[in-house]
Amino acid sequence: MMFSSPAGTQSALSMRLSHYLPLTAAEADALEEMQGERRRLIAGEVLVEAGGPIDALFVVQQGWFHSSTRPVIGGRQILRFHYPGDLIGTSSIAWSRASASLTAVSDGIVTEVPKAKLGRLLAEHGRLAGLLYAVAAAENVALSDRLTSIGRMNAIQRLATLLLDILARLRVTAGGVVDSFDLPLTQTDLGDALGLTKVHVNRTMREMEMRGMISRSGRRIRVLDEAGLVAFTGFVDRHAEIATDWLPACA
Amino acid sequence: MMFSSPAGTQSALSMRLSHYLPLTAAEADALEEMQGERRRLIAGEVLVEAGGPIDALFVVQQGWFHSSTRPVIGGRQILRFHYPGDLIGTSSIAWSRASASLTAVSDGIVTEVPKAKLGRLLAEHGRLAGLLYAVAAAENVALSDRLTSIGRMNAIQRLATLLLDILARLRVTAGGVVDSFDLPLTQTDLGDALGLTKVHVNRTMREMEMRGMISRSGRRIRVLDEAGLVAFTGFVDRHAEIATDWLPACA
DNA sequence: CGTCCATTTGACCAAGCTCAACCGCCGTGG
DNA sequence: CCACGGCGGTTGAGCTTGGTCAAATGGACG
Repeated sequence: MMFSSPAGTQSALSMRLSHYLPLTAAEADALEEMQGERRRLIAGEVLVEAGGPIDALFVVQQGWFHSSTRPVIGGRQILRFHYPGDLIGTSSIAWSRASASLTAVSDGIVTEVPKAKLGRLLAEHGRLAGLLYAVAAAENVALSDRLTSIGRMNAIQRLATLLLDILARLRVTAGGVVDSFDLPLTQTDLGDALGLTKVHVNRTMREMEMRGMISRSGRRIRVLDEAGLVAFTGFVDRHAEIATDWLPACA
Repeated sequence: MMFSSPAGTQSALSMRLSHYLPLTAAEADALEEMQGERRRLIAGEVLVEAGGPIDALFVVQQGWFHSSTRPVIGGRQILRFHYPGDLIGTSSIAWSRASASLTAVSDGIVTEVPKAKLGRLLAEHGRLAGLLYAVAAAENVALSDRLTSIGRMNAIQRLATLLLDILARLRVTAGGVVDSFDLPLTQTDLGDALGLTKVHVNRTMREMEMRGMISRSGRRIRVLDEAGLVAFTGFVDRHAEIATDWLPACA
């Protein structure tokens, strides 16, 4: 059996999953078949509005996205950043209204996955069900890490943790050793992700620069002393891989 | 269609899942078969240590548990509370080391679920795979809510949100209308869950009492103005139910 | 060239933390 | 049966981190 779609249009989801576990042709086909049209978004565009009705998920094909909520008091909390290959909007699985907004951070492309099609995929492809369950579990841990960061760390550690996390995630797709990247986020975004104000994010970045932890030029951030930052924050890279040994063999 | 196991020994997991969706006998059987011996824990006992090796999950049968991490700086972050019917230790699915500690808050009972058995269950019971995936998605949203609470709310709102959440969760199993409960948590625990110190938790509780939001006697907490607190915090009850309409029909 | 938005900086403020002491309850051992 | 010790809760005084408000700078783009 062969992939039904040419390599150029293969979805980022199957690429990501096959990074964890070689997929059979049938599995890859099913993943492709599940996804609808590509939809293009420009930076800042809102894909899903929190509280609004929703009956589909999305796969990020290109670009960065984030999910966020708006607490009653005002302000915003950014919950997670999403990268190519991520399955997003999963709250629509459990409810018919979105629990968070999905916004494009940079220009991006997504494909839509109707809930029912995901249900069928999970039912018909046992190994994929396990793999997707593992990915959901990993997402849980990512949120837990963020929670620990915001709940118990000071501003510098929070920012350092986030930068290390972005770095780790970029390495998954970049392959080689990366120690710098273009950050498509404003300082307001960073603050909303870290539970800080943009003013304090600014001061914190400058202090990190002052202390020789990072250097900046424009949007580009370079992490100068990664080992030091890891020790300083207790950062654990969760992106490198996930266990698949417990999955049953191919059906 | 009948359940194969007598009600007395039926696991809390199948009871919880069948609350969302009536299970077939085969599904209920598979859930029971997956679980090992019951294990009894006393309040404060640690079931799983963060960082330690782990190759199984657990189902809470009785009592409250929590998962927590220890940031480098010291202190502790309680990530979630777990109640009967919850599948816990799910980080073991994605990695072979625990990302958080699991501790019994009150005396409790758990059953063990080997990873491989969960893998088989997901592969062989498509509808359960979908349902468990939905539960994992719901857990994600619960963590997101907590993140928003800690990231963007003040002490009173954080505490109020937690109390409302406990109330909502207790109602799932209690059935009737509950407006008070015995809190098995110390103020230190509350602080670790909310990203506050125990001292400030104390002051915050007393202020809530002063303002007529709650009343306390010993461990018992009564929520006096639930509607007011809901409006004040923007609390959304995620426990009431989850959508199952998208699941395929019985195999 | 002007407008908009992100960044930067300063002065001041306050929510929550730290440190420290004290109280009250309960279980335990003499 | 009572003294002791420990833990959880309560309270006070002073401090720190990060927030608020406000204004200036600077780059990108029409």
